[in-house]
Amino acid sequence: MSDNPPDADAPTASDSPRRGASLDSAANEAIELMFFAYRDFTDVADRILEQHDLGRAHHRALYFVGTGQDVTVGHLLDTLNITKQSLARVLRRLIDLGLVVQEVGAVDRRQRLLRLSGEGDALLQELIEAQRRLLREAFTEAGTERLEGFRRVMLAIMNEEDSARFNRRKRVR
Amino acid sequence: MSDNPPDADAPTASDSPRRGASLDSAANEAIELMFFAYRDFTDVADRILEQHDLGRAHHRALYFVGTGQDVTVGHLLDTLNITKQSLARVLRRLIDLGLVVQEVGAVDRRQRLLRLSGEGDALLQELIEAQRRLLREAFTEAGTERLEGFRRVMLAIMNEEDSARFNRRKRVR
DNA sequence: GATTTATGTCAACAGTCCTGACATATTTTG
DNA sequence: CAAAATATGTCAGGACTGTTGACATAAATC
Repeated sequence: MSDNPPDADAPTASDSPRRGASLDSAANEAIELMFFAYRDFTDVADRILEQHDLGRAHHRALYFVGTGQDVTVGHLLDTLNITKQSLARVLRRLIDLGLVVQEVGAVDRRQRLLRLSGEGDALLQELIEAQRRLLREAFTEAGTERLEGFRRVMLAIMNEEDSARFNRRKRVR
Repeated sequence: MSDNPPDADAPTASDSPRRGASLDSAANEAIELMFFAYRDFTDVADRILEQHDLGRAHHRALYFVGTGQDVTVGHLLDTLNITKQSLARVLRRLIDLGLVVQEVGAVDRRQRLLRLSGEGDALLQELIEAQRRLLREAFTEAGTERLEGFRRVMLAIMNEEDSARFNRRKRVR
């Protein structure tokens, strides 16, 4: 591409060519960081799920049912971005296993309010603790003063819809 | 080092009395950051892949073939952590589409050295650029001084095998 | 020459996601 | 109140990605 002298002046302005180039190489590196870190992050949960013959889809449903309030089927569809059919299959299994229970909504009786049974919550806590431990150890290893950088970048990677949802969830809990 | 965030929301201090507790709540938050950020990160590539009727598995194979040197089938199996059969299906498709080409290894003629065709490289560059753009913008939005925190934490999340592989790849390129 | 290694392939099965259509109960609206 | 909209459930059928296990071939190695 159109380059500038290698020993050009200092990166003064916000968009000097040098700065862009280093951002690019950092982004290239980050593509792989995202891949490997996410894989290892999900692996610790997958190992537990295996023992219960459950998959990631069940994990996600369990998670959002367990960490939300008055979660309905519609809320889950919104959060997970999947189709009714995909969710139905997963939810059916969780209900049949007794991990999730349904109640008819008090205000709107068309709704099915979802919550975890004791057993469901126990499993969810086990899953959360496994991932929390990995992250806790990672924070310690990286130095906790670096946590804020991690948070901010991850938040910025999220699209607006998701960061809005994220902040909404955070407020609620 | 860096300016303070306008909205002072985060306990960046290194030592608070409830250090363990705050690490736990940071980890709880990070579980969701991982979920949403990764989803949106992969979405930008998925949109491009859709247009070519390819899936994520093709993306991963394309990526590691295109960014490695003298990549063999065995290397890919190692990197992707999937079975021969899963890879074979994906690779077959990419080869039939003319995106990946095979050559008999010069030193070991049992090996099949994989590389991208011009067309394959064009697609890969399109995919990489889409994710790079997202990350570049995220880094800028978060403040580039936070990049190092992000890097270190992500590296620490990775297991040893993957961080070793990661550093090996980095050295090679 | 026998064994190991790198690769390819066949068969069969599971999990997750999708689309589109249709049914039911309930709430909202004109 | 009747009609429309909403929340949920379900059926049929298809796609992709992952798995296991078995078997085949060519080339390298012991």
